[in-house]
Amino acid sequence: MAVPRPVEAQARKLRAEIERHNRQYYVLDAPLVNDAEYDRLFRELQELEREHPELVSPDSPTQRVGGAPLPQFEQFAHHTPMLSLNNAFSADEVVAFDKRVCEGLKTVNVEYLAEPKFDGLAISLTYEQGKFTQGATRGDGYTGEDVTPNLRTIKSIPLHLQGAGVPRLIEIRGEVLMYRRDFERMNERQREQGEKAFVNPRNAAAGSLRQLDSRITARRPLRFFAYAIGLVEGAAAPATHAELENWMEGLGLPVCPERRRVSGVQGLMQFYDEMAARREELPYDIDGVVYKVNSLAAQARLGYVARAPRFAIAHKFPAEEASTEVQAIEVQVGRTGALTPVARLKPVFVGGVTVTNATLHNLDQVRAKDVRAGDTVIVRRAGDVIPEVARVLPEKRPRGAVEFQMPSVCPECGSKVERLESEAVHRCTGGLFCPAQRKQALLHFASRRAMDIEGLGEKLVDQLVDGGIVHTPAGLYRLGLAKLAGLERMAEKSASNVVAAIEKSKRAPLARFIFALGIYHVGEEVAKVLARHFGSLAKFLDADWDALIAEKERVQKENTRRRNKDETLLAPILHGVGPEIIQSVANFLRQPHNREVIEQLRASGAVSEEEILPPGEPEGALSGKSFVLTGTLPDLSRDEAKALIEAQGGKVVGSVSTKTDYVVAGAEPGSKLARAKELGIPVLDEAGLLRMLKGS
DNA sequence: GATCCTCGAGTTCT
DNA sequence: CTCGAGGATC
Repeated sequence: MAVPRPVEAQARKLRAEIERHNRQYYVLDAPLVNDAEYDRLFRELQELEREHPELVSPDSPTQRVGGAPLPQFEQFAHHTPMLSLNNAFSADEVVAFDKRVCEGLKTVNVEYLAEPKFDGLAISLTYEQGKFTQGATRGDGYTGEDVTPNLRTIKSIPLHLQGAGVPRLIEIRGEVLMYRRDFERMNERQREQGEKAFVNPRNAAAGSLRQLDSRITARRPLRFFAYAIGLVEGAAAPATHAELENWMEGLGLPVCPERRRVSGVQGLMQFYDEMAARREELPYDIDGVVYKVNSLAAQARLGYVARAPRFAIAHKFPAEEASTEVQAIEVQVGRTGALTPVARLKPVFVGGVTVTNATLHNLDQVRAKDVRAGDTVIVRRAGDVIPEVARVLPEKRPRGAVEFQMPSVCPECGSKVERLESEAVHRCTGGLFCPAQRKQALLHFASRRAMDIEGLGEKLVDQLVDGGIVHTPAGLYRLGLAKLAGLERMAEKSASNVVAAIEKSKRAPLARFIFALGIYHVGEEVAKVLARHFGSLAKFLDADWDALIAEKERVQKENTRRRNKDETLLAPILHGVGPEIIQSVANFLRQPHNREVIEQLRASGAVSEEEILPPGEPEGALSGKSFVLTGTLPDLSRDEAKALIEAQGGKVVGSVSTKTDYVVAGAEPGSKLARAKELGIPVLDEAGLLRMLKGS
């Protein structure tokens, strides 16, 4: 580098100063200088960097304005999963939580750290040698999206950690959100410029963070609060969560000032009540409060259940409610012909969105709540997502409001409607004659988890079915550009995309194909079991279903006998698939029409004809491997561990022999562990087992 | 026969 | 997410 030293030093000094002011302003809410002075410093740095472009580094404050758009986000695998919290909706559930914690720790009056639960987006920030290097969204908890350029534009996220004791590597977890007042100002601006306004701060924050063009993100008033760490190296972690948050604050990260240490259920409830009362005066939206066991050692001891920590819980505020009018009760027809009554509502803003529809599930539900067209009802968003009619306000019922009746013929096709004795739902008997069912069947066939045909959405399916262009899934494979031409929103480009997507979906694995057929009772899981059992489409089609039911019963009886005697069990046939489901599949395959469609699909190469495995052998990375479990595993029950192993074709047996491949040992293992060591059989702990299951 | 668990189906809005 | 049905288990 031929840069003269003084210039470099000058740039460094300016950056440090600007960052300090950023922190004073955005993190501590206590600016030291006025805006004009800040702007002056900023421009000076910009000037300097323009003259010496080689000085520009991604961690310069000037780079917070964003950079060139990305083609797409990269995937980001979290080092440790970003789990979600269990929810409590009532005081009872909080009491139960505290009780579990006390029992787990064998103590009373546990100390917790309580803080508001932000209604924003969870993200993770990685700092190496104190420098912000990478940030990602939570995603599904295991894999998120790398949104580093966007996060760089958020001024309350420090580009450098400060102070003594900056760790070599640290992963900070927290929430990106928008203050209400910033949100309103931004929306006003958007509207003035004729752009679309966001519906609530949360959506605005989410939309802003997922911009591929970080220059747009830079113009959105996003904020950040840190509340946990995922990983730290090269520094001693504190002993409590409260100290951890203080530490993060010391490193220059914004941490919520409303956090507080409290003790016992009483302390928790007091904090909850206080936050509920102060909710409106906080600058940001919260949807509840979070309680975490304060001692980190105790947190570690409590561990995790399935997908959530046992040491923390989110205590949610009651779902927001609003009253509105039921304009009508209409009936929708689903894929299986199920008739679902839906309340069409006068649009009402509740829980951050405008709600216009709410499902009423079935006739029993309508009767139980006694909802009628014209009624005024209380609406809320159950679990903060799906709107539901909570109750009717009877005093507001208009005179002459009539009870809802399920139609006796299908509103879509006029076929007779039936309700089976054993079921709560009414069904249209029209089958694929009913256009609604045909449309749903096609949408299901094309859906992501089935054949995954991109671009085949509702609009297109409506046109294809209404126009008589496609009648069955097989028809999709005969679609050419010619047939698509002339449809709405189907110019050449879209049309060729659809044709390409259909081509791409061909040779689908058997399980997906069976699922795609949309056989009643056959979802993703059952489809997998069937595919694994038969191994090929030909065998699936030729199956002797009566014999299968008989064989299944025989194995079950035999296993009942053996269980009583504590003998090794036979491998169950079609685990999770009982007589009802088998009957349903057999019925489906008996219909000549269905056979015909399947043959046509076969002919167009929709499904892979490859044999999955040699007959009788279960599929999976662990197939042929045998496992023995001993002792108590920290998180998995015996059955869970067994299921996980079997899911990948492994076998769990009772005793260790030379034929055993692995022994999985937990706490207080029995003699089996000793025997395993004797025979030199590899021993895994739970983590090792999970790694093996995941890695394969 | 009772009970627990898992899976399937339907649903909302952006 | 929630409800209901089917399956496994005791």
